[in-house]
Amino acid sequence: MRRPRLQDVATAAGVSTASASLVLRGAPGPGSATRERVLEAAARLGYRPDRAASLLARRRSRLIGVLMDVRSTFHAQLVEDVHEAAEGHGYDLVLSTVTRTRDEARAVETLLDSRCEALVLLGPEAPAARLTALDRQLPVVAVGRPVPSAGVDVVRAADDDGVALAVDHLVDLGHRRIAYVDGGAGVIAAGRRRGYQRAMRRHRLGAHLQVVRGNHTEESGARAARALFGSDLPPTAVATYNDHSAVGLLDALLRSGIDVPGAVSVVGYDDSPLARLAHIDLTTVSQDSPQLVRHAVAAVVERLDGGRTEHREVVVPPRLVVRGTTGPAAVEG
Amino acid sequence: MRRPRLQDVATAAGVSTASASLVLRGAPGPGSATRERVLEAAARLGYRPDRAASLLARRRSRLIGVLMDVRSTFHAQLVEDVHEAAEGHGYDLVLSTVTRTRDEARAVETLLDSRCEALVLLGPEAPAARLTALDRQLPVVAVGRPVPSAGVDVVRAADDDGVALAVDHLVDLGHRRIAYVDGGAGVIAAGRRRGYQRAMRRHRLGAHLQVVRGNHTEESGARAARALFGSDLPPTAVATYNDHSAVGLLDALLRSGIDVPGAVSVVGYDDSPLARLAHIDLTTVSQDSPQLVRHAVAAVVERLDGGRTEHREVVVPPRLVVRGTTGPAAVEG
DNA sequence: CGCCAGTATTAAAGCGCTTTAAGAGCGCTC
DNA sequence: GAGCGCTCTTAAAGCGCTTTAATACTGGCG
Repeated sequence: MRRPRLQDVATAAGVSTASASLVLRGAPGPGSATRERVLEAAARLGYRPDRAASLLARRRSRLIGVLMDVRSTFHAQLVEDVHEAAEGHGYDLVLSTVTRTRDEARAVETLLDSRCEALVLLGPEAPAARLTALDRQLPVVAVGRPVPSAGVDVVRAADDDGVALAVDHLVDLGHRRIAYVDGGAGVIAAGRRRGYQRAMRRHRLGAHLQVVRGNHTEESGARAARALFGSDLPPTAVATYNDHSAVGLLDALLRSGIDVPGAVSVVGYDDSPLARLAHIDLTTVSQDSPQLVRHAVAAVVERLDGGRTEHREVVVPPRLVVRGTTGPAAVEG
Repeated sequence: MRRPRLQDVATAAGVSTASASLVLRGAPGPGSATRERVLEAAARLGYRPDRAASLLARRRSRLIGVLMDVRSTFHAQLVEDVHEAAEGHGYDLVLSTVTRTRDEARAVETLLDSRCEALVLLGPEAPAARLTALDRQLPVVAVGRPVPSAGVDVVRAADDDGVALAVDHLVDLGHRRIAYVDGGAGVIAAGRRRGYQRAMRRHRLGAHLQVVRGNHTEESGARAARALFGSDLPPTAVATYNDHSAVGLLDALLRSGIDVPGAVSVVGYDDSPLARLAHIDLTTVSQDSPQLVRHAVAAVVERLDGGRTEHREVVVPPRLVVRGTTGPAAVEG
């Protein structure tokens, strides 16, 4: 009544375990008669190979470890796509998540102990040195976060270009006084801020540059709204560091009776599920998760199967998702 | 330069692999001198045990498989807590997620192949019969979903009581015309609807019973708003099937200039991150995920370590989270 | 009919760890 | 100093699978 083993299948089919193993993995060798008998026996017994055993016996595990934060909706999206991409290359995944009580180092250790051949780290927070050290053990690719001067592969979105897209879109719509709600310290926020500044100058709108302090929260968006729209000459459009900030801003505007997008246009960043909520319907910048993941998995596979050794950094262009919070600039009086 | 094995540690420490194994797992036996030497050698070599190998050799895997949907924020919360609870009992987790291209059956198979001793299924959608069949292979506990007439353990929130809490709260605030936006077909929606109806009757408000069709989306909440507040005698409070629906409703009210909670109070269900957004600040019913998880893990552990065989169903009382969308009923003219 | 090149099958040696039963060493007592 | 009960250590047998090298068959050819 215990779980059937390969031995049981082999016996039932009247062959050796070697043949049974070959058949069950679709390896060439066994003739069609053997094949059929084994398959039939396996099906009849309800045989399922034991992963631990085959992992141990196999020379290669064909396992990719994925570090994620289970709380992040963006990571959720990425994981979905990683599954698909990895399977396409014949790899399987081991998921390990960071939680309140389980830090990144712990989560990575679990992956290391699981015979992973490579690691895909979603938004890792470990210092670059630690990542570099890891990379000496096995191929590592960091997704979504720039890792300055490290050997690890990096796949990330061009954050500066993303905000530039937002600005371009607003300029196209006739806006000129375009403000930006900042995201605080951090490499990502810096990139986005820079993108805003450059884009404004490129459009010769340097005079209208206006960066409002902020962080990643809604609250920060709401504060920015008060700061921006309490002034004499408020902007006609606002780009924000992320969707949360944008949502806070939107709400504050709504409460003040300022029409969006009639009076003011708003653009977020991330294309989070929040932005897609019907009643928010936020124009935002998408990181193109499928593309990000395709590159990440490709990077891993090339190292493992293609023998690549040189470092690689892929920067994926972001995509503007136009929804309902942006519209033509009101004609000035 | 390859990864060190137990053998290497043992050799370096001048003992057998048996002793090394014992020491590294903190098992009793080895003397303190041996202990020290092994530990030192392991540290020096940077030894990490191979999970696949120890899993294979160990009689028990002490692994609990968790089925989840990586897209669900509720599941994310649960997984966090499961990690904690499982560790407390000396179990480790294997995560497997449902995605667009990876259905529940596939995800469960992965778990089965990973030597899990028991399964914790978060919101499983498989038919009861399938779950019962699974349960014959290993202990299974379904979380958050009632599984009628099956052998599997169930841990879920008392959905009817949850809505009743919402109604009680509204009645306390002086509301009498309390409507309910339904969640459509499904056992969960049925439970919540029943909770509403019973609570209203208990308060002798049967005459004000008003259930509006709906489903789990915001859109449905917005539609409900139009239906409810287009009538002559609109309710002064609305309870909804879930937070999404409530948010849709809130938005529609806001756009119509109906003040919340001044003119109308709204209660959601789930205490999703959505409800916690500062500008939504929705009064809602929480499923108390830590509690849910504690019971789920306890159920599993009792089966595995405690030898329990009889079926169990735990119903966890929900908790009302009062936020900003509920207030005293306006005094009627 | 003997020999060869296939092809189909299998015995056996691991993969890296755990665990058990047996062994080694040691300080006692009588 | 034999005998005993200790504690500490280890040899060896797996765990369930993969894989390699060797063996057993084919039939075809000279």
